[in-house]
Amino acid sequence: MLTERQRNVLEFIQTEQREKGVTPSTREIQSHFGLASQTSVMQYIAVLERKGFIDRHARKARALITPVQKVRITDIPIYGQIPAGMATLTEQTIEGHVSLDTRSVNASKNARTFALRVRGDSMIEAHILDGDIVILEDRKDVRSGDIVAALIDGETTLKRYVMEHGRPYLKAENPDYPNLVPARELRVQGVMVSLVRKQPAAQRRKRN
Amino acid sequence: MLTERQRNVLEFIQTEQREKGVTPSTREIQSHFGLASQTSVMQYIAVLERKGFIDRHARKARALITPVQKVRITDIPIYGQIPAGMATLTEQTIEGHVSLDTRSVNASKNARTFALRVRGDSMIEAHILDGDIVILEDRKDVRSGDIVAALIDGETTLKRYVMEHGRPYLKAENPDYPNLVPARELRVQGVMVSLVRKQPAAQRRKRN
DNA sequence: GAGATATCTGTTCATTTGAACTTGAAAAAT
DNA sequence: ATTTTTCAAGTTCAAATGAACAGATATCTC
Repeated sequence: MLTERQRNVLEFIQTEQREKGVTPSTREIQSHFGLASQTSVMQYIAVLERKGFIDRHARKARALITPVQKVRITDIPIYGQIPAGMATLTEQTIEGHVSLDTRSVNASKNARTFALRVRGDSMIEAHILDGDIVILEDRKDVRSGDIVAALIDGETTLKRYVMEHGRPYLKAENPDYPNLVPARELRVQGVMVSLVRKQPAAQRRKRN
Repeated sequence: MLTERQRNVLEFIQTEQREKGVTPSTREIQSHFGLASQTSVMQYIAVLERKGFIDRHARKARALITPVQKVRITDIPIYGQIPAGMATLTEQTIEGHVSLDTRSVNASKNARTFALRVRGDSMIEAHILDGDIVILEDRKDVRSGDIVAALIDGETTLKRYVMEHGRPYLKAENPDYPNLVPARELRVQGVMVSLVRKQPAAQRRKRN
């Protein structure tokens, strides 16, 4: 698809981006390849764009967008606590971000994606631990068996959603925790699609 | 640390970056905030830099580096199977990639990072499931208690590395699996630093 | 009150940078 | 054999862009 030279140019752009955080200008690319004319670079860029390897913002400086960025990386906000109304998901409650490519997340395209940091071990038998980051999707069709973040009687919890005899309840995956049967309403805020865990380092022993 | 206005400017820079893939120019920032003078923006940038919230490449266009970018995204190769010698980690054995920001991965900077798709449930009590993607780091100092990918007697397995009485062995986190005591040598190929799980969708019921 | 900091305006400059022409030659495809 | 693509160079522009300098007001601290 690409010639070797074209691939080299593309790789240079990507590498610069990764290492310096900024896309190189055409003249920087030029001097890197020892070209005598900046026009040559313009031609490479035109080809790369035509073949779909880069996007660009015309007439803007250093505005090439390479596949490194294009690998559809969703930047998912982590909420420390989901407030009652999903409408009120403001910047204030954001604890941080996880960036993940869309392939790794099971995420659908149109649904809003967000993340929660898990507190407690009520879902330990579903192999979700304290401190894990659970990625959820705000979608409508919840199935029995899905793990969801739900608003039950004013509080948000992560539980398994189970439909039994036509009535839903929330099942904790830990025998020490009670199942929650909603008194009035059960509002599902998101369905779990992925999980990211930072593995804590093992404790250092005396001997090391 | 930052005034409200300063924070707003920083957030705008970050948001633009995220959404457009390119850092805004000073004049774009200016017009967004309805400022009459571009100099005002220069002053904000100077403050943000002095306070350490952004880095920059002087005299280059759109060359602000915000924390969002500093969140380097590593593109981690997933190996279906690790061949015997780590030197032979070729493109052929790559099953895919995960892209993750370095914060989410516990990764150190200089170590080589790679990923494995977990087969089997021998680590289920460490809450690692079949199909999970385990991210590992090729580093030297392995501690007792670390979960590692190791080459033992010609095969690669994911196990917990335990040092006992000065001798290491590999512990499966599942009573149905035996621990592995190396006959001759135990070569650790990587130490687990993170985990990414795609949560499978719940099975559809008759009722839906 | 003096000094520091934050906020904003106005003007001017020198570079940087993308872009648009042109020409030429070798390689690849048809 | 002809056309297309790739690769490269030379020149010139206009716009985009960061930067510098001067001035003004308000707030807060010492």
